[in-house]
Amino acid sequence: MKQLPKEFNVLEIEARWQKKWEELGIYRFDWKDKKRPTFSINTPPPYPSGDFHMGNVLNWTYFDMVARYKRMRGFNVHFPQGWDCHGLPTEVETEEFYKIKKTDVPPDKFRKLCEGFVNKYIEIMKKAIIQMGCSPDWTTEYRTMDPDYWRRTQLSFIILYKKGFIYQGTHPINWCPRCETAIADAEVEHETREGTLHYVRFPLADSKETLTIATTRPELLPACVTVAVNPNDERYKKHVHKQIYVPIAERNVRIIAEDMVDPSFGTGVVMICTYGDKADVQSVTKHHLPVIMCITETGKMNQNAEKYQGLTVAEAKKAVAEDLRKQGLLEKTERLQQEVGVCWRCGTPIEILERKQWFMKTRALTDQVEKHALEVKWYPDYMKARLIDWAKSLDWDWVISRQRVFATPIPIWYCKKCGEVILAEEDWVPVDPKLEKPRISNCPKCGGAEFVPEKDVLDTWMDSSISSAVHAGWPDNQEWRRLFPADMHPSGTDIIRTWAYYLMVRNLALFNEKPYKSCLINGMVLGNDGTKMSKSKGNYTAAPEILGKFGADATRQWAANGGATGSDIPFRQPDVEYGWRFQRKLWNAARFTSLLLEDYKPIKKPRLELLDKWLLSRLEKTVKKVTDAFENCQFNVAIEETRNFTWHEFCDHYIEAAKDRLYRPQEHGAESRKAAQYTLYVALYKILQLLAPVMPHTVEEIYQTMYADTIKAASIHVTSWPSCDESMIDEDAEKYGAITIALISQIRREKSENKKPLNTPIKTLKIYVETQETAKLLNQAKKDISGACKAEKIEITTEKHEGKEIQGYPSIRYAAEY
RNA sequence: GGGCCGGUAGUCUAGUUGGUUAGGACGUCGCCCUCACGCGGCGAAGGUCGCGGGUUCGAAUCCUGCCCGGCCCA
Repeated sequence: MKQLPKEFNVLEIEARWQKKWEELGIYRFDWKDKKRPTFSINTPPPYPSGDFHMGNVLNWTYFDMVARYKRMRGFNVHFPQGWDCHGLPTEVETEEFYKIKKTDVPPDKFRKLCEGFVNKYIEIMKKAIIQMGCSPDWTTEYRTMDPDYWRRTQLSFIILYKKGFIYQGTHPINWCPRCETAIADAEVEHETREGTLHYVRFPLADSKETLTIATTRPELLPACVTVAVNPNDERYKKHVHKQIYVPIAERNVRIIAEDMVDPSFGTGVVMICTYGDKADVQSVTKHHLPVIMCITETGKMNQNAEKYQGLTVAEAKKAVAEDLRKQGLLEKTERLQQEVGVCWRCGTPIEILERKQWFMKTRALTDQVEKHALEVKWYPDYMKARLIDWAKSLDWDWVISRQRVFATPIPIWYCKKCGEVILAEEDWVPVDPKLEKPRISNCPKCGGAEFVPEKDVLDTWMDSSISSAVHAGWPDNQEWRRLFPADMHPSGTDIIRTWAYYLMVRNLALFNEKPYKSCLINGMVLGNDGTKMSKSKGNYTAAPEILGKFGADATRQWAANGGATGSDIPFRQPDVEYGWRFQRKLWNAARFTSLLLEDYKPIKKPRLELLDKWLLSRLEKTVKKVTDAFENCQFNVAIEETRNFTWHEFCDHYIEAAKDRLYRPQEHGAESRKAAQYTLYVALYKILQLLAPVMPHTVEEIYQTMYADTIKAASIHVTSWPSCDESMIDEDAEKYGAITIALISQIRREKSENKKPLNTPIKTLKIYVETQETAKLLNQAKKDISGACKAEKIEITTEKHEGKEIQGYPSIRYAAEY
């Protein structure tokens, strides 16, 4: 056996194996192999932001461990790799960098500028993924901005359209006036901001009385369609159904009773405008109220606001308040902390506008989503509630059109003459209607020969929500069903409501099938202040910094052991350092083994001694526990079991006790040494295998030096996962091995308490036991005890029961003569 | 306000189908240059398991109320 060097250069080792693994191609999926079962991972295509953060590290470590574990379990693992390129952040960055607006240049030119940023960022992030030691099949790499990908997105749109899941409609939608685009519910964030609550007097139509309403949005008075009170509010019951005069708008509206009105907010009288918030939308639907839009797509007042037309919302707010004050209708104002819906990308408060948009009929599938979500295996189980609760809480269908540029074009034209919708045929895609004409000469409805393109594009989630089908090869690869549904869908808790949901609803609509069989959830990474790590909060640690300092294997140990799967994981550098020290310990233990096994040739099992049997029995139990843990995605359990077994049972106890047998065969016999060598050889190999999914580089380096010559596999990562060898489980050996370890510890403790160096020789060590059987079994460990305790002579006797007690074993006593 | 999760030594965390002295790591303190490792070893101190009530022979674990924190959402 080759000897392991003393030097252990983690970063050099990691880089070397990353390169070698790619050359060997050991992570390729094999389409020709029909024997091994397949295991497909729906790898999240990262958004190329240029930042690979600790959250990515956590997420990627999780499913890379699964991929590595499954390969060793004999699966033909499909671990694809793509990039989710389209999106608002890149557009915003492009606009800011080139100091232009998206409309200043032709759409295809703007697209090219965006692609430049994306390609630059992909390179950075790709490096980080490789540096982490992840094992995707790089031959599968794709970018959603490539025509070959958006061809598939467009095809899925066409199929859904034909199946009746897509419709165009005028509905209230969330609108960002800065980005000038519709955004989905999932893209609206909520922040607490300070606003002003205006108390405005509305005169009652049939009397001299006034009612005072409280509103934060007086600029919406022109869009006020009713005034509402709570039906149980005794103060206002008598006014319900009466007419009331709306100032500024200068018209009467009817007062309605509405349960949603909170009598304790303001005066208990509120105005309903189209639209101030989502509650207004609900009231309008429920009470069949008219809709008056008074805000434009750029956040200015329109002609319905009459004299305020052209003002921004903020300007109109001031102007209206001032006019009310002049008319004596503004009773008072007060400051108020309120929740505001803002654009996820730019933080601008959103408006609710009515505009023609494309929708996908998602709510019709909610029952199906729930049914299939319950069939999915969730790690951890309770996370399925997040998907189901979200699906059930949705008020609106999914708005899939966006008024942006850098995204998949909607494959639609309109007949210029009659407005008929012309849907692209399935064999026309990929197609950009802005650049190409439909491949028909006349409108099928009116015969018109001119067409106008749909300029809107698709929501980015329309790209990524077909990922598991695209990964499997849909629609081109005839065998795509082999890999679909994906066996595992990895997801952060934050994107269950988006990615996991959209995948589910979209694939049920497309294929009548769920997109994934299991869902592996990772929590958020928390900074040292206990809140989610983010650059703006100053609790941020960059992943490349940690990877470059401690290496991937240490960082991966942090991710694996940070906490229970699905829970939020605090990032603490000491945890990474602990991982690094463990690697050191393992390296040194392996080095010790390689030095002592220099002359060792693999042999069949020799006659084992008590501690050999003890260690191998403990090893098999560890194999069983770790296997169960990986099967259940309990990575923290898997790594902790293995680390503890390695560090304490293997290193501290077994190696320490077996040293004497290994160093002095002349004293203890050649066979005794062989037994210890055999035990070291077998145990270390299985330890390396158990650690392979978590710390792939370190174990590979040790394997290649010490085991590759005899095991003959190209990499430890293609060896078979150890199965639990029940024949090695030996309860007696475990019991008496534990007693031996306790006795050795007891003597060390005694020496420590008496300030004696640990290597102080003991002239005679007497061990008093109660039965002959115990004496016989403990006798097997005599060599180990004498070596570890430096006892020159050991007597094990049942004759008298005296001496000092061994902690935890009152029936066994000992006396040491120095 | 809603959904979900959590509150265990100075810090982080395991353990919850109820059952011997609540496991581990970091940190702290003391000791040991034992021929793989001082990036190590041996040992020690440190816990009313958020608070109140209940079920039980027995509760960190089950029920209930409250307080606090987190993530996601309204």
